[in-house]
Formats: sequence, C-alpha cells, structure tokens
Amino acid sequence: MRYAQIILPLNLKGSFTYRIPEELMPSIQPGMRVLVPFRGKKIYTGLVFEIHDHEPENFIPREIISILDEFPILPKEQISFWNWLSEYYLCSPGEIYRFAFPSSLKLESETYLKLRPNVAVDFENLDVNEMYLIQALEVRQLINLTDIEAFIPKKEIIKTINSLIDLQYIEIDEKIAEKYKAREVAYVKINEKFLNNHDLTEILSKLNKAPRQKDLFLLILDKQTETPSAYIKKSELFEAGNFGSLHFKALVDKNFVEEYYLQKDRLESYEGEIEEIEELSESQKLAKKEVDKAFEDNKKVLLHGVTSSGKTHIYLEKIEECINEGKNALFLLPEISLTKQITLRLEKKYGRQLGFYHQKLTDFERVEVWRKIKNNDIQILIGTRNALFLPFQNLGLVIVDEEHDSAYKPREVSPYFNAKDAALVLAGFYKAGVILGSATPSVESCYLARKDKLKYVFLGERFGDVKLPEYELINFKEAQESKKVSGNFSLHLIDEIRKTLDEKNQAIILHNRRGYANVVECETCGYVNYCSNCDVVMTYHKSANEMKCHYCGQRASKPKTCPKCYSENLNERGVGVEQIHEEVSKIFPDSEVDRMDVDSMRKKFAYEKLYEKIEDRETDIVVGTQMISKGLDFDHIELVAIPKADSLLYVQDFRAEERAYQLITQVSGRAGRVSGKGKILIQTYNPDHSVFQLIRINNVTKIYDYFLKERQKFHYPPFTKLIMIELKHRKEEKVNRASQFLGSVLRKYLPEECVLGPERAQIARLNNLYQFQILLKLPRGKNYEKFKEMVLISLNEFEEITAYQSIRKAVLVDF
DNA sequence: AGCACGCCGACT
DNA sequence: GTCGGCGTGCTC
Repeated sequence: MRYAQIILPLNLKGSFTYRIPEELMPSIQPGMRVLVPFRGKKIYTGLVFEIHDHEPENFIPREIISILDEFPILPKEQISFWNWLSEYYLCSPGEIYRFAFPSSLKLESETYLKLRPNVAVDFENLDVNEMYLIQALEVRQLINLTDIEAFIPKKEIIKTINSLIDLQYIEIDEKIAEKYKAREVAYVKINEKFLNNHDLTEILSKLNKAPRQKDLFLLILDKQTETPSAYIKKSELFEAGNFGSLHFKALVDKNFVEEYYLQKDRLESYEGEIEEIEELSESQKLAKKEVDKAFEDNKKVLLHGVTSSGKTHIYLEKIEECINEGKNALFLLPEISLTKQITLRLEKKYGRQLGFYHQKLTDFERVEVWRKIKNNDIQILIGTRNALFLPFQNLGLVIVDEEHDSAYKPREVSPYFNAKDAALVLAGFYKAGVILGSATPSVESCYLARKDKLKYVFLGERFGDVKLPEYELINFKEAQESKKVSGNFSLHLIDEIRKTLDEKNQAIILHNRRGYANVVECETCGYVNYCSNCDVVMTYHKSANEMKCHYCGQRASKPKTCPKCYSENLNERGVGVEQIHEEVSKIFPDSEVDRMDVDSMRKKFAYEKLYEKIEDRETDIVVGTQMISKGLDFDHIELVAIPKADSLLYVQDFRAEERAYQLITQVSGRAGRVSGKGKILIQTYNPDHSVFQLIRINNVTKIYDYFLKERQKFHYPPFTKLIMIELKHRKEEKVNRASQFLGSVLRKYLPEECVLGPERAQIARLNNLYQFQILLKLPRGKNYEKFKEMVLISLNEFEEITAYQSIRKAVLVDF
C-alpha cells in the first residue's frame, strides 16, 4: 500500500495518484486531508480517497508532503456518498470537494517571494520597480504577491518578478497559512492572591487617589462576589460608560486585576428555557404509527400532510426518538428563510444540541459547525442542501421538508444534484431513516410511493379539526362578456375581497410575475428593450423606475421615447405584480395593501418588518409572487385570490402544471388556518382546465393520477430519465458546431429517439454566452446504466476535440 | 480550474 | 520592433 488516490479542489476529472512516504505509512487513512504538490511548487490540500498498491504506468507520482488530520475528517459513509454523487450526476470528485468543504479547510499555498541567499545585487542595471522590490525584500524577508500591489502597478508585477528571477536575485516560495482562527473573548478577574479582606482594603485605600479606577475595581469585585462561578466579560465593564480602557489598563499594570482570554463560539446558541412539545392529535398519532412501522421495516417515508396538518409535530417526535437512541438527526429545508421558524420551534426544546448550516454562514462559522458535528456536539442539524456534506458520525434520521421544492436542485451551481434524492442515498449509507415531507409531494416521489419504494403516509386533516379551505373558479371570460370586470379583476372577486376586509380579516393575492410590465414596446415601430447581455426582453419595474433583466440582473433606465424612431407612444404590455398591487390599492384606497416579492424584500429586515405588520394586522391585503406561499402562517388570512391563474400554466416546462398545482395549494394553505373558513378564488379564462378542476374538487389521488398519466403519455419522468447537456460559449458559431458534433456522437451510441436536439436554448444568449442544449430521454430501469455509460463515452469523445475545450459544458442528470 | 506557453494585432 | 491579447495544453 504505497500509493494514494487524492482528490484536489479543482474541477478536474478523477483523482490523482501520489506516493506515500515511508514515515507517513502508519498514520495515513482514507478521509484525511493531506498537503500535496501539484504543478510546480503550488501546494494544495488534497483528500485521501483510497490507498492502494498499483504503481502508475504512464507517469512518476510525486510524494505527499504531510498529513493534516490526526483522524479522518470525512467519515466512510461520506466517501461512499461522494462516489455515488460523482457517478450518478456525472461530475468530478473535485467539484464535490470544492462544494462540500468550507474553504478554510482546503487551503492552497500562497506564493511568496524571497531574496536568494548571498547575492550581490547590481542596482545600476535595475529599473525602478525592480529596485523597489529588492529593497522591500531586504527589509522583510518574505513578500506575498498581493502585498506587492501596494508599490508596483498591477500590470508590471509579473514582468518585474520574472526579470528578477532571471537575474537569480530572488526565488519563489510557497507557504500554507492556517486561516481559521478561533474567536477569543477577553475576560477579567481580580488577582486571586489579593482576594482576602486585608489586601482588598489596602488596594482600595491605594486607589483613593484614582476614583475612576477604584470604582472599576469595585465593579469587578462586585460582579465576582455576586456570582463567583460566572465569567466577567471585559466588554461588559465598559457598558456603563464611566470607565475607559485606560482605567482598566492601570489596574492590570498594578497587577490588581488579571485579563485572560477564552475561545468563544461564533455561533450563538440558545440559552433560554426548554419547552416540551404538545401532544399529537389522533390523526397525527395514526400517521406517526405508520411512520414507525415503516422504519421498522427499513422503509423510507413520504409524509403527505395537507397544509397545517402538523407534519412538524411528527418530525419532532421522530427527532426526539432519534436523539434518545444517541443518534443525530438532519433536517433539510429548501431555503434559509424557512430555517428561522423551525429553528425557533426546535431551539425551545433542544437548546444547545441544535445547529444550523446554510449558505449565509461565514466560512469560519461553517468550520465551527463542521467541528461540532465531527465531535458530536450537535445532535440536530437544520440546514439547506449543503448540510448533506457535514461529517456526521452516526446519522439516524434525515428529514427533507417541502421535498417538492425546486430549490433542492438549483440549476446554476455545480455540482448539479437534487438534494432530496441525494438525502435518500446518504441516509442509506448511514442506515438512517428518511421522511420526505410535503403538502404537495413531487410527482416523482408520489410515483415511488405508488411503486412501494417509499412508504406513503397521508395526513389529510388539519390540526385541531380545522376545515380545509374551499376553492372557487371564476370564469373571467364570462365576466368580461357581461362587463363585470375592473381591470384585471372581476367584480365578483372584488366583492369577495371586500367581504373579507369588512369582516376585519386579511387577504392574499398571488401573481407570480415580477415587475410592473413584462415589455415596454414602441407602438409605432415595434421596438422592444432587449438586455445587452442576454436574449431577453427587459422587465419594467415601476417602483424602482428602471428596466431590469431578470436573468443577469442588468439594469437600464426606462426609455421616455423610442430609441429607434423617437416616438413617444410607448406601450406597456404584460401584467406584473407591481401593477396588480397598484390596481388593488386603487380599488381599496382605505386599506393597507403591501407588496411582497424579491424586489420589495431586498432591503435589510424588509421581510421581518412586513411579517410583523401582517401579524399585527396592520396590513389588510398582501400582493405577492410565489414568495407569499411560504412561511406566512397567520391566523386571520381568510382569502387567497389568484387573478391571473392562467399565467401559472403557460410556462414552457413539462412540470408547469405540477408547479401550478403546488403553488396554488401551498398559497391556499395560508387561508383559514384557525377559522376553517378559508376561501380560494382562482380567476381564469379556462375554468375547465383539468388542473383547475382537480384543484377545485381537491382530490389528492385524482390529481396525481392525472399528472402521472400525462407524464406517461409524453414520456417524461418518472417514466423516463432525463439528462440535459448544455454547451455555452461567447461565439454562437462555435457552440453551434460543437453541439452538432456532440449530438452526432451521442446518436452514434444511443437510439435515435433518446437524443433530442441540439437546439438553441430558450434563452439563446445569457450573460453574453450563447447556449445550446441536447436533451436525452433515457429509459428507466436496467438499460439506464448502460445508456449512461454511453453518454460518458460520448462526452469523453467530445472532450478529446481540442478546439472544443473552451466550451463550457453542464451535464444535468434528472434535469 | 489555473497557469504557462505560443501565436497575431495595436502601439512607441 | 514590442507588448499583451487569448486560444491551447497539461497537471499525479
């Protein structure tokens, strides 16, 4: 066993072979971090994936420099998980490594310069920059590349360094610095040897001439005697404001007071009271029993609980059982904003045993969670998808809440994976139980449940016997024909809103389109405002008074006249949420109407402020995008209106109907949570559309029957497996050619009907990159693995063409 | 990925 | 003539 396969934090295929030096042989193990040289002098933190004895044939391996960990930092379950991820999602282990580890745990060496020993520098022949650098190096032996920017213009740095290296005056050195530093907090105490009456009186009399110091001393003494076990923070002494650090320093100098430091967590943990959870209702108890039974049979559970049925209660019970067995639980949520409420609920019960992990933590905070998980200091972790990679020691339960949510598989970050599916696999390696929970499960999960791959548990009653909301479809076409409309609202819809307001209740209006108008168009010449980076029309945002591209974020001012023909007849087309908000405000001038979308929630605490406003019932109507479907659990919302429901269906995506159903159902769940008299109004031109009809009768089985039938008919998942390959490049010609080539290679290995495209992407150019797509529709089951092998072969063949190496490629498995 | 090497246009 | 642009090649 003299060689190790090492993963490097680079987007490179596969792993690299290094030789293990004799002295490291006894201690090296898979899952440990090591320092390895890679390409010249550069040093990376690699990860040992495998130890073996196969001598490489085509190259001479280099040696591992040193081992960074005493014990493997990555448990063996995680190593298996990574292997599965890279095979299933066709991504490199390096990508996973980069994604999984906080950057402080995978440091790269930094390049330093130093003078060569015993050189005589001939200053006469140096230019100014070279002279500066030599002089700087004479003062401080090592200089970091970024420090050089302070005295040499950026453009000339490389030239200067290269010329000094040629002259053999300086050389390059690589150093790895530990970046993570524990946070230290200063504490104070009275010097112990003076802690007796005699000495204390003496000190106080000595301090008579310095009253401030005396007061400070007395304050410390006071705090210390009051609770001798407590630690006194230095910072709290100055809160009163009468003392400065000078007074404190004087006391320290006189040796009366001691200052000391303790390492402190960056993550605040809950210190309040610990609360018990409420008892389960009858139907919850039944559901819980089914979950228990499934776990006994080693089956994973799909918990389908209608809105406010109390899925969380069941989660809590299972978590409790899990940690009572001495195991850890992982609670996954699709996004950070949702972690807050569940955290509030859990920390009352579990206090310090609870941790969180998500994209908003700083790097050092992530390292601290890593260490705590590694040392088993945290029993329950609440997190987003990246929490799957924490080094759990004995994971016993994984909960994936809102399992249908598309945030579990964002398209734009690599490695591309669906956290819901990955959670199932990870739990498998740990032999942990899994609960996928949702009020609107994904069609895929429902299919698995029907195939008995998941145990289906249905919770159809709201907690406390509260009734489910009622649905009503409003035929907008009819309303228009009988002239019973005002703008985008039928008079009936307006009446219903008014009724709700009159009863002092609140209403929610959903319109899932940002901005004020989709397009600003010139009536005279037809000009529309395109984004300069993308092939997309820019959306008009009235409140910010600008045009925005929703794909690259570019902003432009709104044209007053047509830039092409100077006509002033500019027409706004396509209704956005801002316009709906404006309309509602005009219809109900005496009501408080607020808007909730990413644009209005951008400011700090905007969300919190609006949340409080709604809670205090200062807000009467909330108009918003899909954002309002999540987390707004209030007691007095009785009406949900969707004035332009058709727009939810007209999206080019085979999941559009499923998404529409999920969004409508989720937002409906906000209504009548306490009264049981919630009402949902869906205004549409097509009240006969199957999706709307099925939502109205609210029959869960029939809805999924319908979705599954449609998917089967058009050969979409879960009946087939999809792989999307996207190619991007600045030059359209080049990607076009490349994608044609890749398409032909794929057709060589796969049946014709499996390969769709290549085609220009729906957004042909995004951020100045032209995109082409090839969609692979592969059969499920045994053949899938074979076909995927073929895809891999095709991709390798494609990569061998050097001209296509500059083309960016994304492979999205289970797209 | 990122860094070095190598080949062509815009400037002193 | 050079400087520096980026296309290409390679890393255990």
